[in-house]
Amino acid sequence: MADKITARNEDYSQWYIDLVRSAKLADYSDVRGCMVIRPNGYAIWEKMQAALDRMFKETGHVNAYFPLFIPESFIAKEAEHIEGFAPECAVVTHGGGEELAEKLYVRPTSETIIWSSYKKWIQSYRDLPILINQWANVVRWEMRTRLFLRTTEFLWQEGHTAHATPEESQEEVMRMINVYRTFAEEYMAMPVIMGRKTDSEKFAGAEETYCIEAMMQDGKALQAGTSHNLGQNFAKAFDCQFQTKDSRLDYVWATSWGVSTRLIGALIMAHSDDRGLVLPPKLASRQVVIIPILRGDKAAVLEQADAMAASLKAAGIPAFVDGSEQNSPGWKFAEYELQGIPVRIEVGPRDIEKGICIAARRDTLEKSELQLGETLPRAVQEILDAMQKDMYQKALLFREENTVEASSYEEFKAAVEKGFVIAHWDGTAETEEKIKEETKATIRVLPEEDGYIERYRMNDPGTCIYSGNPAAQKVVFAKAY
RNA sequence: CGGGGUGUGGCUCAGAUGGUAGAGUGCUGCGUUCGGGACGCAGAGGUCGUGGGUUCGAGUCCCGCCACCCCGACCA
Repeated sequence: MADKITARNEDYSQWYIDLVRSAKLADYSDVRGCMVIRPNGYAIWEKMQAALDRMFKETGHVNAYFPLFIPESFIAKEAEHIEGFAPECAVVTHGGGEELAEKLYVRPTSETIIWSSYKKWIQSYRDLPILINQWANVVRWEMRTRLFLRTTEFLWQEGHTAHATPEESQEEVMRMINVYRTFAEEYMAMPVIMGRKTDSEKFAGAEETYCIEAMMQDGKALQAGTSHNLGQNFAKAFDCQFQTKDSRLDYVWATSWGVSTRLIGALIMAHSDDRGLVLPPKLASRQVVIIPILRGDKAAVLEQADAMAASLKAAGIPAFVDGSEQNSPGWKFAEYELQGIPVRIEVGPRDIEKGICIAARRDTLEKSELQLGETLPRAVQEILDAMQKDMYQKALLFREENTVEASSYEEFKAAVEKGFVIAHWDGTAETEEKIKEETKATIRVLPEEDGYIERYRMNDPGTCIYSGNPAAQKVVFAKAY
């Protein structure tokens, strides 16, 4: 037996680490808090990038690239921003053997360096909007790290847009959080709750932060993407004004939005099981593995396997054959389940005689017989499509089963250990802080989705779960990663 | 930064009262296997984190240092 994965119900976080390492998604590096993203993990990121990049471009954005280094004075320009980020920055003090006149921060996020450029590019409303995205790495000197979920250096994309009116920027903020929501649901097969953050959970320097929150299999919440309405904060900090259509002078309205390699962690924790990774087909770079059972006329079996792979590939289904004789079929079954290949096809002399093959889907482990021949690609595609849908439904059902409405604080404290809790909140930061201190649960999101709001009657007034004061609405509490 | 722990083949670990390093797994070769992580045989692989001390002799005892992990405060 190779690397054994700890069972989820035994030790969830150990399960996660075991899975990441044995599926060869990532490895620890020799640099504290930094990970190596291995080919299996990077392939997932590439699929995510491809889908997101297309969605960004479809919504009118273009890609660009800004420097890794940010002068200290830039970071300091926006008061909340420096307060939020300075303590967790890596700072370069020397270059070329000389001490630098001004320290350079390794970007923790790029608002400041980007706005220093935008100020040069924007004079008139005719220069707006600017809709730029960049794919980059950033560094945040976190105290504690976890593979994919929180590492010192991580990969992400950050969109930074500039607009002439607050209406337009708010529209952009919502457009992008909805792009993330669509991506999470349709590609990651991961249900999310879209909504606003409370003031204390907002991005440093934002007027309003919108997010998508997902539930992991241990009932904890994971913030999977954010979209910020920055108001005129950064434009004011960088003195970025423009002439409006009616010849007034105004500061530019800004947004920023991003998702990171953390999404890979989310994907793992949302779907995978004790055997290993479970990947939604749309994010699998290899969707089908064909395992020939090599006995009898080996050459004939291999030939059949190769022909099947060719027909699947011709139909646009990425398939490959593992015909190596080093490992037994049983070993291969286990290995590709560990790696999360969505569909496994077994084909041996017995099957060829009957004109069939055996297909096993990764999420349910169900096996079915498929006819060999020209109908095969369609049959496989049906399995892949069903899997993509079923994984979403399963995750949604799980979230619903682990969401409770609490009407007393006692009930709240018990429920928040297991999942999401919907409860009335009086709207004060004090209450939020007290609850966090006492239970470690935070307000994850003030939902903005009609379906979710109706389902849990989020806007019904009531009394605060903690203070007993009048509460205008309910919010979603959970412990979070 | 506080509290706890660990450093021994690639990995996981064992080495009792000090006597000159071992297992499982992985790796290499050959053969038999192959429908749920097969087996036999033969092999390669270790300055025991690091610096000092005690001793005839240190993986083991003493002191310093370093690194990493876990729990808390920070966070996508």
